[in-house]
Amino acid sequence: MSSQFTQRFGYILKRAQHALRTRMDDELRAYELTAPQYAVLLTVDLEPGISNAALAKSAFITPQSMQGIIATLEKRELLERAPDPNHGRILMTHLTANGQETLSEANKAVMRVEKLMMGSVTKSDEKRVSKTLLTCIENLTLI
Amino acid sequence: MSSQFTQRFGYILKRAQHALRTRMDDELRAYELTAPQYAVLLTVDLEPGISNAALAKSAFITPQSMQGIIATLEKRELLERAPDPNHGRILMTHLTANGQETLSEANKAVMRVEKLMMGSVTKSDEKRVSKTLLTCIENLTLI
DNA sequence: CCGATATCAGGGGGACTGAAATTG
DNA sequence: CCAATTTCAGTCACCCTGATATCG
Repeated sequence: MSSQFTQRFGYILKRAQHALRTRMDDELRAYELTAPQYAVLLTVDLEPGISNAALAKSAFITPQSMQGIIATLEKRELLERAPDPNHGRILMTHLTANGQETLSEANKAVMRVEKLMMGSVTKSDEKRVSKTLLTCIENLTLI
Repeated sequence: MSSQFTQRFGYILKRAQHALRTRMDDELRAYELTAPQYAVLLTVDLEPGISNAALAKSAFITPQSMQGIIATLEKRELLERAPDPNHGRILMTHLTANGQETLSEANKAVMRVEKLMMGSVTKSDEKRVSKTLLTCIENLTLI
């Protein structure tokens, strides 16, 4: 394979994300969760009562796409929704006890993956890379 | 949003890749190409005669998944396949003239995106980040 | 017989657009 | 009337597993 391709920054970025996603899927399979499903549970835990529309924004997808994910998690009784008392149309999302329990275990697994990934990377390096990646995000989302 | 979530390295990595993918999709839409389709055209261009199995390996997906992508590109006559004279079962993949032309234009667009992304990042920083990301990939794919 | 390759069949999670109903 | 939210319907690219056939 030509180096002019495999050494391109975008390609390396994609491979890193793919490797992380694959590992996370492997670990999360034990809890029958996909990475996007885990991210939703985590977000609901950090922002109890969040709406579907807000969840969609936090994940950078459409409300229709988020609804599919929520529907699955709702069927499995990992989260539940109830009308917002102040805004009739909005449905507030909360984790169930089962959802809390599942998220807690899944969190441990994901933390192990992140620790594995960053095991040989210094905190100083991690911060520098994070800063650069945030700059890249800004550059890409301008306008 | 709690910083303990949004500042996690995995989350930043995912956001960066998502921002890049979104921009690439925007640019590639003009040529009716998705990012995976572009990657295949690029790989075939760099390794003329490559097999479906090898293409799948290069993209870290199954041969069955790659076949779907190839089938689409073949229907659009961006690439074509012919039996390997030395190995009857293998089909060698080549770009058509149309495929060459499309890839050439798409390449310019993708290069513009990469330039936009890295515009304010020094070469030294880019190398350091690349090195760290490659370390992460190694850590994640051990065993 | 075995390994690599290609391919058919089926399925699924996750993303999109379009359109409609509800609410403030 | 309008904006935000939810939801239904349809579509699609992409990824998977399983099973089968072919070739060396």
